[in-house]
Amino acid sequence: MSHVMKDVITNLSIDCVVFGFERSRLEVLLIQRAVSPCKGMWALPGGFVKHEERMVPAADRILKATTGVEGIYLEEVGIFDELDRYPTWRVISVGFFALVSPENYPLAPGIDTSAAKWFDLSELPELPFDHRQILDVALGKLRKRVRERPIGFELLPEKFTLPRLQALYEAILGTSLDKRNFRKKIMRMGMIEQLKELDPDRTRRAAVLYRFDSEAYGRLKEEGILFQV
Amino acid sequence: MSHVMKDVITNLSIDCVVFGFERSRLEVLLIQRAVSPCKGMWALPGGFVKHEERMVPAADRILKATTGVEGIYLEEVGIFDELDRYPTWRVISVGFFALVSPENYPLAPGIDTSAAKWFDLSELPELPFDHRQILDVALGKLRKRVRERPIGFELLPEKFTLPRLQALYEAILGTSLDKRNFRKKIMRMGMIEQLKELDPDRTRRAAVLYRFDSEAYGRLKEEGILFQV
DNA sequence: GCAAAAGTGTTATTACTACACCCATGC
DNA sequence: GCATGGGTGTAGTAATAACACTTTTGC
Repeated sequence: MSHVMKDVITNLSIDCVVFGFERSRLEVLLIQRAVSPCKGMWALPGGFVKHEERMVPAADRILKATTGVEGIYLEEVGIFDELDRYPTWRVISVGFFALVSPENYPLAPGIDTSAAKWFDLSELPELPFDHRQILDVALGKLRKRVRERPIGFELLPEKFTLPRLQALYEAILGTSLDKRNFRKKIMRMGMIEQLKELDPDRTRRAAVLYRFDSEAYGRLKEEGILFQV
Repeated sequence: MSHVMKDVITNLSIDCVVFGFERSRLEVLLIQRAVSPCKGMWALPGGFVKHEERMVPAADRILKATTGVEGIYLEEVGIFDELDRYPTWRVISVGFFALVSPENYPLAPGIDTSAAKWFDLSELPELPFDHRQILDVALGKLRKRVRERPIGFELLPEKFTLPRLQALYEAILGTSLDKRNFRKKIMRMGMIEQLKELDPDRTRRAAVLYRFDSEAYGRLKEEGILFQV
């Protein structure tokens, strides 16, 4: 056990699947392990839970310590409890997942990690332990979640364009969507409002910027409104 | 710590919310605690996880040991991790929930329990620890689940009548549903088949028996088909 | 002026909601 | 024969899916 093993519940760990959206592709944040077991491999950022600590703050602390990413909204994915998932002793892990805009979170590899990097979902390295399984379950949850709530907004900057929002949905769902129908549904929800500004990052014709109405958003989130894309 | 504390991960427990459906009402299985803390109170059946044991088998073992109920389908509810949820030392609990037909599961109170009993959801006693919260989250999951999958079938005997299935949905959702619309939706799913038999437990006019097509059921479950009631 | 991305409406189909009466049987 | 619960159909409304052209602007 390393120096960080004091104060922790040695049988309980956390692994985080942090999704990012960049260049119309979905990415995942991985760290390169600087300690055994599986030293040198790229893996999900993770660590052990302290005795006097709740799970979400633990995930936040671990994520900050290993990658520099801090203060993001984390949601439980599930429990990963195979008997031999961790080679050294019995560790049950709780998966968490998050959605961020990578540009907002500069990476700073820290404790027990030699590097932190965004990987394209389609170009993942081999992962240690059951991390591949955790990632797959998290992706499944993300796809499900994005269909039942407009959670995708958490991945975008405050002001965004509809083509970008659509690209996000397409990246998450792995399908292409009809532009007109997508707009109709998004607008019918009455949750995003059009601004009188144009996208400054225009390439050809400038797209109109939108922002989402956090009041209506919170209300819908509470009610768990069905949101079919 | 009692005699059962050897071999277990002392910081990790399981609590089970077992729902039953009887006399058109939803019930929950509780046990009366025979040991401290909270000796004498009615609580969710629960216990600690062993070092060499996975979560679902642990839940199954604990449920059998405390209530006699065995071999039921258990699903994860979530993690309950408040710092002081357990008064004696730090215990993080994983909630599980299940759906059964009480008639199929005779109760047999066991280890550390002085009684096991079904309680009507509307007549629950005060529960210790955060068990009320676990129960509420489990009920929320059940209500959500029943809307997106026809999981309700697991609560009924092999052959059932449509009025009974509808009563189950009404009990879970706490609303009343239109008979004709309910039938239309259920039948459109193509998941249950009509039998050429009538309900032998008829009171007045006998209802037609149905059975569900487990092949189609499994297929829909995989695809996670939306199923709005 | 043309390539590239943004934007916009209509129609056919399908699902949803609301609603009222007859049927079979036990008593 | 009547009370009890089982069973059936329709019409208006709302959501969905499919589909093609015009607009703006950088080059």
